[in-house]
Amino acid sequence: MKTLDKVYHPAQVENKWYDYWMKNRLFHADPDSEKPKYTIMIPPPNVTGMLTMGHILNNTIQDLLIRWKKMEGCETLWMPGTDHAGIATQNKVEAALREEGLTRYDLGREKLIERVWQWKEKFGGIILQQLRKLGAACDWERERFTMDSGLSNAVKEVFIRLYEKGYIYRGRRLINWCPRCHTALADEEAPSRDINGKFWHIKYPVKNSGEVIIVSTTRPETMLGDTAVAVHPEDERYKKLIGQTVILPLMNREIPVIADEHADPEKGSGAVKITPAHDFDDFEVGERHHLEQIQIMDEAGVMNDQAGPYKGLDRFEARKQVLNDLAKSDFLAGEEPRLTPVPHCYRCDTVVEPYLSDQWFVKMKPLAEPAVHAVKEGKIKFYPKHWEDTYFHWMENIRDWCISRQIWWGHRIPVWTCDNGHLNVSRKIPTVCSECGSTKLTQDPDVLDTWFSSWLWPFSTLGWPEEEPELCKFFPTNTLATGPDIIFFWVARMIMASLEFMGDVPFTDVYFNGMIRDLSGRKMSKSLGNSPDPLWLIQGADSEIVKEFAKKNPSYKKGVPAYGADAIRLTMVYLTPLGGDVHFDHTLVEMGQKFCNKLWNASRFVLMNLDETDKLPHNHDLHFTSLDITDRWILSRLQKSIRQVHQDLEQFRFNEAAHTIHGFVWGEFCDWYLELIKPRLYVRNQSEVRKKAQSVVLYTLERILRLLHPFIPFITEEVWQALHSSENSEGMKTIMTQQYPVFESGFVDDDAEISMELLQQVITSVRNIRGEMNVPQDKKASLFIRGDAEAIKSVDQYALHIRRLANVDHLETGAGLQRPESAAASVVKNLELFIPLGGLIDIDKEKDRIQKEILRLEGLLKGISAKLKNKNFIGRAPGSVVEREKQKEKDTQQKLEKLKANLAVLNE
RNA sequence: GGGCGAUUAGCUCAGUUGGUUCAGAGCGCCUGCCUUACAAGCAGGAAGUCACUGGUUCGAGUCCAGUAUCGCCCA
Repeated sequence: MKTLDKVYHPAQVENKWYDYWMKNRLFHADPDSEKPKYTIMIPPPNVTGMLTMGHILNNTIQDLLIRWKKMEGCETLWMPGTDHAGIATQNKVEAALREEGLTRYDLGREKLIERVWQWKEKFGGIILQQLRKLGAACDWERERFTMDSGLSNAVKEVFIRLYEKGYIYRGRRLINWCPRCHTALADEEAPSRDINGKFWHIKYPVKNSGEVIIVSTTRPETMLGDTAVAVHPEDERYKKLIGQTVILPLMNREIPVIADEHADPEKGSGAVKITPAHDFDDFEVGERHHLEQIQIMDEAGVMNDQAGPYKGLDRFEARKQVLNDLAKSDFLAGEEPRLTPVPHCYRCDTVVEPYLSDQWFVKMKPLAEPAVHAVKEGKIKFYPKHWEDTYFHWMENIRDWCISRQIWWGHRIPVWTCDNGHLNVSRKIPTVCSECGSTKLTQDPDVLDTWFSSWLWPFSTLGWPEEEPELCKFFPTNTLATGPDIIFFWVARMIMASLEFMGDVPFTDVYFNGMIRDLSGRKMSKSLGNSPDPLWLIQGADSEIVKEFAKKNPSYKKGVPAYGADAIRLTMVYLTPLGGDVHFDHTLVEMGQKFCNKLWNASRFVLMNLDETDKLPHNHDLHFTSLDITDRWILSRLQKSIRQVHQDLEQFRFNEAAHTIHGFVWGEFCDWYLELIKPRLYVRNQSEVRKKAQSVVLYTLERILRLLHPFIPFITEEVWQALHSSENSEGMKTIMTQQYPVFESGFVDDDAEISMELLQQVITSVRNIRGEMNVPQDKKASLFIRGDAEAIKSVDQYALHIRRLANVDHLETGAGLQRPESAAASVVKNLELFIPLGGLIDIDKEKDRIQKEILRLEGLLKGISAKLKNKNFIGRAPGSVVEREKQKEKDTQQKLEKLKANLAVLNE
């Protein structure tokens, strides 16, 4: 038998087994398999991405599910890959170009794209390499990238089908524009952040009258593009002004006063300036009243010809200047501070402008409807369920999706325009215009939103639109594990796309994991610099490496020990309830580390006590005619743990499953069972006694390893292999493909559990007295136990265990036992325990100890009695509950009597 | 302004269908132990008015309403 080191060193184990699994292609999914399939699609990280703690949680959960389902006998596919992250990736490459003093325009489109591919080959997908360190059982042979030819083909196909269905259209509309990235953004890509801004009030003089109308704005520079002032049609204050003209200050342009319900009489003065080309609400007002759309800035946010004297000024500079000039000419009526939501680019954090331009849109309403139904009908379930509300709310108020981006890296829009302005939407590059026959065709310069490829991920990765065997076998997928922050970006859109193109849901369960925060509750993010590199935690990092990070995160000052991948996985899972957030610090990982070490040493102990001739598999029949009661107990507890873990996993309650196993392994298997069997293992001459203990302990440990494998794959493989090292089996061995433990009701043994509970309580009670009364560890105690014949019989069978585990040398039991003198006492069930302490006893201390217990029980009894005296309780509570209370009352009374009697003895 | 979530021990978090000692775990803390699997350990202990106020109920950490604080999303 193989022996193990005294301390578990993850570094010596993890890479070895990962290579082994890879070499044997254990992660590879076979579409021809007869087994039922289980599929997970990884949420494709950005190709620019680096591993964060959020990824650790998310991917641990996916790996756990995949490994569990594989052991349950499924043909599992975990599809990995990355998305091309159009804007982010192009930004990265452009930044590199800037270092060389170049812009993308110097290179031109084709050369830039070449550079991006070069960058991708060199730096892209680091995150997938990092995931291997976590143990991820991804099918790497199938790794996908959204710019692969297959996936690009799917994107093109989808665009054309939607266009032909009339769901994709081109329009000149206001969109969110990033003046730094020079591209349109979808609504979701321009999240708002509250900014401490100001609300300026501006006087607009009414033509041919001494009056002024006051309008208010948070963006005064947009006034340059005003084409009306709106008031509410029912607003008495302004009724007479409707139809009149005001003079736009600074520009001296005449603009009408119009009546529109968009003007809210309660807000500000009740009159509102209308800038159709620079505000979403105003755009709609403009459409209703056929107002001119005056664009005052260009795509870089710089004022253009239409801005008159402000031409050439950046938008924020223009704001200052406009305010200055308004003040100078006495048009400014005041200002007040105001918290204003301002949209920012999700890629570069620049303030986003509403910008009028030609863009491509997807009509979302017809796609959303079936997607809402699929969730309402339960074809897709969300965990936790409350995310369904967020989903419905968004879907029911869905707006058209702007899918064109004015960048170069991405899927080119498959539309060509001829010199007569005819649109040609085509799968192949067209040579002549289908309408006029012109040969002068130019392709639309824009590319598609990256999410326009990601929403196809569940089937494009499997070969769609081709009918690949992979697609037939593994679609629809089973579980999606992701963060709630991309519920709109990705989850909702995948549901829509799958229903539209596959006629089926993309997955049946969606698990939303929580957010990882730092100790002060802030979300871990790159910009805050509060997320450690997970590889530090896996492989260790000295104080020099983490120096920068530790400046803001002091708990990292001394560096980070190599906790190992298993420790992190277990800790993350253990800490995170269904959908809950975690306040994370690296020291929490000690929990997982300690557990791994405990498991390691328990395994080491078992291995040390097996014989050279022991071979696995033993068949583990446990064919002994009579098992020891401690054996029956641990087997019963094991079965109940197995049953519980199954229930927990099926409900996505991974933390509960981790708690269950942790409690069983540490609190029952190690703390009690291993201690209880030591005497049997050490008896060399009674081979049958020893054999029995060896078999049961091996049986239990082997199942513990299998139960734990999806949580901590590396250490369980290492130990499992050690247990099987003397086995001469043909071919490859691995725990990965062993069956996940199945609940076997035949081993459930409530009698043994009740009996063992008594033993545990007796031992704990003696230890308690020893501790409280300061009996030194090395001093053995005498123990006298009094109780009725049956209870004594039960205790007697455990005499050996009581002596050993309670450190007792002299044990006497009996129904009519005399209470020894100068003894500490306690009551366990209906047993009285006495420990004579002779000169050691501190009478006052012992009195205190008993008195405290009496007080506690009296409080309990009072509560029970009050309940039982309550007629309503007797009348309305279920009989079983009432019975239980009565029994409890009786037991408590008896216990109290015994304790009081003992106290009386001490008082004599 | 609208919606969703959270508030339990010094810290990080459990607590599923209202009912058994249900007030828990790990870390930290206190006491005693280097007992031949493990000091990354063992044994024992202290520690919480379950945010607040009402309500429903025989019974509320758990269900309902309101309040406070914090967080997220939307406008």
